[in-house]
Amino acid sequence: MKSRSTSFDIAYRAGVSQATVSRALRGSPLVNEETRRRVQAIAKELNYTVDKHASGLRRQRATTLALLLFEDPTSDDSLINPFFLSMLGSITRAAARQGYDLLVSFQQSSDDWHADYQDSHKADGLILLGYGDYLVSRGRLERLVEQGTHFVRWGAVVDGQPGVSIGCDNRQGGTAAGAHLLAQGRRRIGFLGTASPHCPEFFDRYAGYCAALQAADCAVDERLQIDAADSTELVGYTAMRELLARDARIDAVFAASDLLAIGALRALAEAGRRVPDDVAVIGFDDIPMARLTTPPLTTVLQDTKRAGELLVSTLLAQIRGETAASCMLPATLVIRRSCGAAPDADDPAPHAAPAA
Amino acid sequence: MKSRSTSFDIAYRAGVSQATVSRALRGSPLVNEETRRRVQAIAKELNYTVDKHASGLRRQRATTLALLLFEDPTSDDSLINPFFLSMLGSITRAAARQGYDLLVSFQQSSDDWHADYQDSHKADGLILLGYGDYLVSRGRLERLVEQGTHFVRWGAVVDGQPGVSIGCDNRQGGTAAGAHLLAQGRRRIGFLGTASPHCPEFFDRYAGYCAALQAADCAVDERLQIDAADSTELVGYTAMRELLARDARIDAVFAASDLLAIGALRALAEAGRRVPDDVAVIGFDDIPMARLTTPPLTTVLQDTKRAGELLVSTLLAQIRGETAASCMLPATLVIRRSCGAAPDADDPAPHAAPAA
DNA sequence: CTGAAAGCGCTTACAG
DNA sequence: CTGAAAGCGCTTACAG
Repeated sequence: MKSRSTSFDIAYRAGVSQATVSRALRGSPLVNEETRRRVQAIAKELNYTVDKHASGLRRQRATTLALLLFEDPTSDDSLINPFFLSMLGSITRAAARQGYDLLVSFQQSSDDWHADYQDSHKADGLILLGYGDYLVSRGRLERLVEQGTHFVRWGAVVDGQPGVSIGCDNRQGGTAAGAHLLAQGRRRIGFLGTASPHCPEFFDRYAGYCAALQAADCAVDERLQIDAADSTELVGYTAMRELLARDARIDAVFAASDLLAIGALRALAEAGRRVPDDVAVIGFDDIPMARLTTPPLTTVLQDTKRAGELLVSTLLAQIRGETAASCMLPATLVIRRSCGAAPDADDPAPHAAPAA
Repeated sequence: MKSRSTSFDIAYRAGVSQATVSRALRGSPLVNEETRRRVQAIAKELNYTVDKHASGLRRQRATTLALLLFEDPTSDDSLINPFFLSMLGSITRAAARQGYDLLVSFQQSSDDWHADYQDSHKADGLILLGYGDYLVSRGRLERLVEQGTHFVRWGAVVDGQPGVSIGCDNRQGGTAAGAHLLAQGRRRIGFLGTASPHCPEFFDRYAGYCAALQAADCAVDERLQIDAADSTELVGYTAMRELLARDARIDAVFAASDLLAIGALRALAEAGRRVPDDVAVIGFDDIPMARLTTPPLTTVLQDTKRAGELLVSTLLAQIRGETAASCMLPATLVIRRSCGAAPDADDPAPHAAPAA
């Protein structure tokens, strides 16, 4: 284990000054091509890498992004919503492509998460991920803006909200789900998910669902909306039981997330309701598990790959001092068997193969 | 957005030298209690945080760990094995508890992942996660050892392997699964998973399964072992079809991972075999999805919480210069319905509730 | 195109 | 218990 080499070692071997080594390696145009090549060759030979601390201290930037993932305090450690995990993969890759490292941290909503990643130069900016009560977190977001912290948030794009948000078009997704159920001839369609400013994402999905019903001259029955703020299977199960208790003649359910829908499927099976024959079910997110339920779950896909790229590029723009704007991504209905329509042939073969 | 304050600002306000501020904040015993309190109060008031680059440069350490997650090149972006995601959560939390930041990076096996996190002071050590051909990655591990890189790997604990590994007792887990199937009266028990030094984890699980059969005077039929190196639902589906083709009288299957088992369940359903009546199924890992399959999947649990803690504490010991040893965690059979035995009452209620 | 020099913000021997 | 000073390894005006 030999000690690491510095830019002085390279300079000595290349017969140039240390400053020239630095320039050559950072790609400065002020350097002679032949000199640059020589320096690069020696650097490679010595396995040299720029010291992140020295470079960061001098340049006053970390070339690192921090991803803060908020967990439901209710869910146990291992039950992170798979949707966020898919986002995490996409964000990591997008950051890496831009030459940024990614620091990951799981937070409780109660934590002091305005904690200064940026002031301590741990990261140049923050990506915020995770549901939680919007009205509670809003104050924190405002504080971040005041402090001049660079951040982007995944979530509902709400008018007048502090900072920049990237989200999918929840309203449009909700409309697509509602319209599709109506097209299957369903009329008594329940909604599982809290519909209030506390959960703006779910609220928008609900608004879209209402719009679809109204467009079809189908009255919205508020009693068919069941509160469910946390995206867990158990909450979905409980909400579905409540819905059945309120109205046994329900013929469809739109759940505000796949995890909720999976819980609903279990409650329906227990109640002896066949899916989709008796009750059609649609979820939201398109987590990998959605293909594996019985029957496979029709759902609204959020494009996590594009979402991750957009979160990262928006944050980097902000860090560069450009003005970054909030933005919505389209949501796409993915038809499987749980809604009673013929599955789309586009669904990848291995998973779409009939399960029975 | 005011500029961040430095230790000099604090020193000035506290009427002490900058050196004293540094000592007070780092908890040096050389500092007067009253002085320390004053300094701390001012630091808090000014929202001061130590600059990570300056501190890291001076101390020659990053107080950061890097998690390298290797993906199956075959699986698409969003289909990261949920087992690893659960590990990720546990590792992040364990690192945070020890005051370390965690850098996360997804790697292709083909990448240059010996890339110098440590030399560049991005991280003080590496945690390696992910299946892959062990014989291929072995060379890389040896290189890491030569370079004096601090690292811990999650995986099989193999004699004479380079570096330190933490894993679960795969052999014992395999034995538990095999013995349990035998206790249910099953005799023609297939195994899905590559059984070779290329996949030491699966190999150990297979060895445990063989040991259980032999202990029950049940001959091991090599034709009932089907290769499956990547943990994906599709690979499990294909392997199960192959197994049925080889021997239609199979009455049980032990799959080397839950994802493989889930694919096997689908192949069995398609073939008209009832689970567990005709064929009992056991998986390995206990991913969250295992509770939600039809029927719920009996599996061998790997304790990801303890695993994460152990990975982090072992790596930190190594960084401190202590000699760290490889170590195995126990594996626990979790009985659900797919194996044909009465489910354990200990399984958390919401998920254990009868699904039909 | 290149070099000498300052300085980023800390930590820690060294001296008192 | 405290302070003055050196130095971690870079980047970048400044001067040539």
